[in-house]
Amino acid sequence: MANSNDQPESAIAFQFFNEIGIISQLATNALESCLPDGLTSSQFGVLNWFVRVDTEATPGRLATAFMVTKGAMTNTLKRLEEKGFVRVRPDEHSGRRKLVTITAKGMRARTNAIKSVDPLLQELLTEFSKPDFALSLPFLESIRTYLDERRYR
Amino acid sequence: MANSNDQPESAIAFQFFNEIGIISQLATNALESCLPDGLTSSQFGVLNWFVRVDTEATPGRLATAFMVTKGAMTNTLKRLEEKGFVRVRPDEHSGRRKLVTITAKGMRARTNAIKSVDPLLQELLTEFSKPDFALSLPFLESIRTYLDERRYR
DNA sequence: TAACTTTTGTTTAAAATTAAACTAAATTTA
DNA sequence: TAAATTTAGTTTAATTTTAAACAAAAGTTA
Repeated sequence: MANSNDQPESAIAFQFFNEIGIISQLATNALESCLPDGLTSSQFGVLNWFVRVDTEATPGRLATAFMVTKGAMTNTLKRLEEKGFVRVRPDEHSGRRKLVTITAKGMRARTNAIKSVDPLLQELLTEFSKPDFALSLPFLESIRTYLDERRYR
Repeated sequence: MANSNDQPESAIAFQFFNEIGIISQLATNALESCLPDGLTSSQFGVLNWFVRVDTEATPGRLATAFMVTKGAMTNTLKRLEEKGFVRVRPDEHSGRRKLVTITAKGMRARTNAIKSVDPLLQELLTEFSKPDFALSLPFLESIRTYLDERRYR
């Protein structure tokens, strides 16, 4: 439905998602520009997940968490394993599952990565205040939950 | 710098960008799940750009606008041209530039795409109000501008 | 003007991702 | 229990993207 301004009613929501997409890309670029150890943002995401969410996971659980295909996660885990940042071992209770854990070396790489990214965030926090972020988060979280519950794919 | 909670000071900003990334992915998936004519979100983005920003552009300008490499834009424009949605012609004033415009067929495809996406946005607007979005936009825009001015790559 | 530098777009090779096919194992059902 | 179905992870082929090399044209400079 269009209003008299030739703008669809939903234009504001569209603009919102447009900003979100641009910020996401700019932030990913900024992140990757300062990640050490040749880490990609996908790889860093997995390492960080082991600190923030759980100490152990199957490849399938990680694929779901990051909303990528199983094949993509197979690839990411292979890269992390080559670098010695994760260990992948068979699940003793199930012959088709595998269990992935972060290694001590992976933990150090993750800590290092956090340290490398922190200056960017610190600089950001001279321009924007923590309450700015805190105030915006509840709305973002509710949008994320809404989309997540529907999962149009 | 860590505080007594073993949470870096910048954790809230980090969480913000994490939410942004997840929403971006969910929204892109939702968008692509309902785009007609085999349009990808990149292709739709270009068509939409011609309505929202300018009626004509060089491939390079589009690559910059979408923060992708020139090669990626060459590819996207080739797909759009195959579908007859854009026209690419040489620039009369410069032998190395090309000029891209959207065709009438491309305009119809874009209108159609907007129509296909609108129900999702309408449903979203039953759960979230337009003022919700309007209130969140200024902060998002200022973050986008901040990152854009720095462009860490 | 001739030589250089920069700019614009394409091409190439490599990497990341997807969808689908596949293998093996576990689970369900008949 | 045997057969069928589902689940978990890998592999394959195709697509998208990137970075770098490239070609052609334009602009700069000496």
